[in-house]
Amino acid sequence: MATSLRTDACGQLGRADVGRTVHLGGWVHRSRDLGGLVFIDLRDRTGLLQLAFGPAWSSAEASATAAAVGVESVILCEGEVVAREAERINPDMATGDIEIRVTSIQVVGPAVTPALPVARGRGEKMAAEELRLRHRYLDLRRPELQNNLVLRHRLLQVSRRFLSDRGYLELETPILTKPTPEGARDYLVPSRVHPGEFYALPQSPQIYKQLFMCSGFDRYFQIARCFRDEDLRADRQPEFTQIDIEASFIQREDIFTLAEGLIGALWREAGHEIPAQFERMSYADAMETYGCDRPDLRYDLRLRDYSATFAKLDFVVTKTALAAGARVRGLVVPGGAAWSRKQVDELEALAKSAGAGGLLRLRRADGAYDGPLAKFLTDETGAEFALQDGDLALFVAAADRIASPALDRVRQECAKRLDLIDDEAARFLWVLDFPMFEEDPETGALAAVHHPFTASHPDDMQAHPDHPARWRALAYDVVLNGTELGGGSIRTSDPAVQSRMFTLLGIGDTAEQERRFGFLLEGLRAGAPPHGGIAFGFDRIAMLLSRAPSLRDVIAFPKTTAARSLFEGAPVAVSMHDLDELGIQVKRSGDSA
RNA sequence: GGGGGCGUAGCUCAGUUUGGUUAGAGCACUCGACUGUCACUCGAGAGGUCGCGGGUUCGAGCCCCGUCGCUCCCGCCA
Repeated sequence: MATSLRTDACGQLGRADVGRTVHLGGWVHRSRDLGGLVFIDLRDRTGLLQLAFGPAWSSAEASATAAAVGVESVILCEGEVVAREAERINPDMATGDIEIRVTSIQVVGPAVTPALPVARGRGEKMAAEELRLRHRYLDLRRPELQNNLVLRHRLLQVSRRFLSDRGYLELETPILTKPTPEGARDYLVPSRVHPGEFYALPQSPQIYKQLFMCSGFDRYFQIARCFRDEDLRADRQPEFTQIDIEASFIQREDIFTLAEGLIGALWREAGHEIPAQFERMSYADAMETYGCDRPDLRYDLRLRDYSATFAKLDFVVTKTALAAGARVRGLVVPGGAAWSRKQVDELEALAKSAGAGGLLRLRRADGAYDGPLAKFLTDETGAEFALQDGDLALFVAAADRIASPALDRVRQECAKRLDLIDDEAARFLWVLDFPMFEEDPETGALAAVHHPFTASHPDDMQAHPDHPARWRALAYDVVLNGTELGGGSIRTSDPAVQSRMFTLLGIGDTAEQERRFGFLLEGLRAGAPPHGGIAFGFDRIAMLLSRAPSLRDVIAFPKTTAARSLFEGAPVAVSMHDLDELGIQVKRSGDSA
């Protein structure tokens, strides 16, 4: 870290340096003026270091400058590294056993009073996020965010080295691309040369990486910036980074091995050893047992089908539902019988917000059943629920597409309440065999669950050639503790099959297919190897590994939930002149479409 | 597009329940004192469009309507 202006970085000095004369530069983190003595905690990205000013070694001018300098100002100084006497050691500071006896100091970057504090007292809350984003240059000085971005850097380097070492080429793809008709909304960029025509920013480099395979670059990766114009969340930004990977002459297992190795390397870089191979579960099992395609395996609370038992009960609600072809599924919550009526009502509200009509409850306490079902139970049917004393059973009688998400939410909330989640556990999971298509319950129209370039399971296509809704996709997701880290698939490399996929998705017109996806179909027709790949949400991985509560804490300049950048103020209105040149007319707000 | 939370000094917050004199505290800031502090301590001071607009009222930080911003969630995110 030595330069012509400094010999050392603050956090890298230690007892071994005692006696050395050093030149330092950094920010005034805090200062303490005791009259005759002045102390400054000097900060740079490597850490904090105490500067000491006293009449025995500093000039009166230096002490006066130190006493007057404001926090967050940048100073240069010269002094001697001194060991602190035993009773003056600060055990809470990494460099707390030394200090610098400063002989000269220069304020090179005086700072106005900071708009928000960088140095916080113990227990002092952070400034509001709005202010942190508006004054991001200050917020980024906080050691927490500095550490997050340093870890992010290390994870990027590990990714590049891991993939490069295995023959993967880092290849770039365009940022100005073609709008895609499906999927998320595109960010559009007007063309000046062709008024009325638009580029789109890429949602992912999907088609380009497949064309790389057609061109013979059989192992590709990219740390790719992607853009989606959808509403934000704590774990969703409009502009984000993927580790994008594609390879040729491979099958699913090859991708699994590579991905497990890469994730292992990333977790190791952050100090965690993880299993060499991840657990596996089919999509169907995940939905049946957890009601969710990215189950959190750190706790049990599995869902079960209780339809057979309910069929024996003369209970109107469930009888009607069963007669209509629905199922009754539910879960048993050990200890849940102790919850109050209100607490269980809150669970029901969760289930309802997910679309369920209600949440049926059965309690067993002091050897007796309690709840609307209780009077319908016989010894035999009661036993089938297998409730222990203190258990609460919760059921939803509905079609799977309603019951699964509702029970998923109830299950998650129960785990939180019962404190069943081990924060230190890491349950990595491959979810396999996603369905190829999703059927609109009203229109029957098919939509791709993964994306239209995913290959279908060949057995399914053969067994049910006329029922594409029953085809499984050769798609896979990596899930950690209920969070999706990434996903991918084996792609369709046969242009005729790809064309049929478009037809199934409602793009039947050949001319239309060529217009939208011609460049991919041409690539496939020119000789395509079997290929597939995967993409990881890099920001989310960085967030998990730095234990940050929000994606915004691992992105240097993030957007707000309204997709605004508070620091530079984007987006902004542009001048009429610029719009004219682009051939664009803006509707005033309130104009109807 | 929908629902919840928040918005008072540079920062973090109290005050809003039940409208009533001059809107408070801690930190930061300014000035002063202090030779071993490390969240230094002590004394003094300055600092306010109570997000913004409108309404009700003799009187609004507080009640009502609207609006803006941040945030969490649902929808959305092939």
